[in-house]
Amino acid sequence: MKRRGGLTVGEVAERSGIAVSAVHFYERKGLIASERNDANHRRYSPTVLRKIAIIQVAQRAGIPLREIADAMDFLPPEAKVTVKHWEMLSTRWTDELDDRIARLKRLRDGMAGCIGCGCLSMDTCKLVNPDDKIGANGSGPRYLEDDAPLADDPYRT
Amino acid sequence: MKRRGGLTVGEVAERSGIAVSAVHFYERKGLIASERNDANHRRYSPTVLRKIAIIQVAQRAGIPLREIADAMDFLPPEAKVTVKHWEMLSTRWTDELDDRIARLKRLRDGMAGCIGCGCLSMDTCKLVNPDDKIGANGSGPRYLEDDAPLADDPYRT
DNA sequence: TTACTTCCTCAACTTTAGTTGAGGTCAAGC
DNA sequence: GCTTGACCTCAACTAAAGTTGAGGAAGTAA
Repeated sequence: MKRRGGLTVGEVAERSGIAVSAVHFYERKGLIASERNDANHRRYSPTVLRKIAIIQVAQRAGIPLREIADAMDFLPPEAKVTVKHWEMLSTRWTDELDDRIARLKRLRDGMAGCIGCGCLSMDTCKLVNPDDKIGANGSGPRYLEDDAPLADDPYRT
Repeated sequence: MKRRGGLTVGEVAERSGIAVSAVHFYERKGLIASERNDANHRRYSPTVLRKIAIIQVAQRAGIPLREIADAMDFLPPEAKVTVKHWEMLSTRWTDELDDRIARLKRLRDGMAGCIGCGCLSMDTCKLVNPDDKIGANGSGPRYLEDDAPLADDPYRT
């Protein structure tokens, strides 16, 4: 019952470098699909290898499986994944990636800039409370009564 | 029973912007410490705010709590966290951060470079199989029988 | 005195990304 | 005819980082 009708899970696992259980898992999550043979064994189209490669790249970019699934929903279930498809996915994800990189860079620079300072003020420290945080949500305490830098007053963080 | 003897959990939570349950959680995990008053209520030294700020920054850098705890183990439990301490932690974490940034950048460049290619070969694609992967582990299948780029052969991923 | 609020503990639940194990089927090799 | 290996399903477990809820104590306000 080996060949005829596509790749077995074992083959897919070995070729793609992931565990059989992970292949099952991706299928449950709708990221990949298979047919069944007479023995109820999964048979995968070779396309699945390309899809798993895409999943792995996206995961390394920090995209959660749920989003990867959404993004990949328009990929053909059986037919070859084309360069066109990959182009759409990868441009989408490079943007995401650029964001993550930019955020980490700001954090790194903030850390470097704060090394000598060490104020870590909840209110005034750029590092602790980056631009995207203050004023970003509408309600709740804002600790704005006094925004003079108080690097050495422990009571103001 | 309000003042006298340090900050209450509620105050710590509000000042630091995290939930009371998270303060409890950090304490269970050994990241912060408290004393108890007569009513068995937690009382925190103001230092705890600085520590929570550090925890949050480290988390944004992608450091898991377990490692943050390890790194912070040498911080004084009560006394003020000094600029010196912060210097040690932040230089340690900026290195980590630099690594993460570098990894993401390689991935981003790989993606950009692979947009027109779309080979995604498990064997030959720099994107799917970055330098740090091939030859990195000693045993198991390596798929090296034929390493010519086969961008259009679906059977080779 | 009653109600409200904050606090306490401990257990259970949540999400993400899987892994592990039990119990069972099926074809091949000796 | 039995064992081995690959496969099947389903349930339970893991780790991280918390959140939610039950059941109870203690201090404050009307």
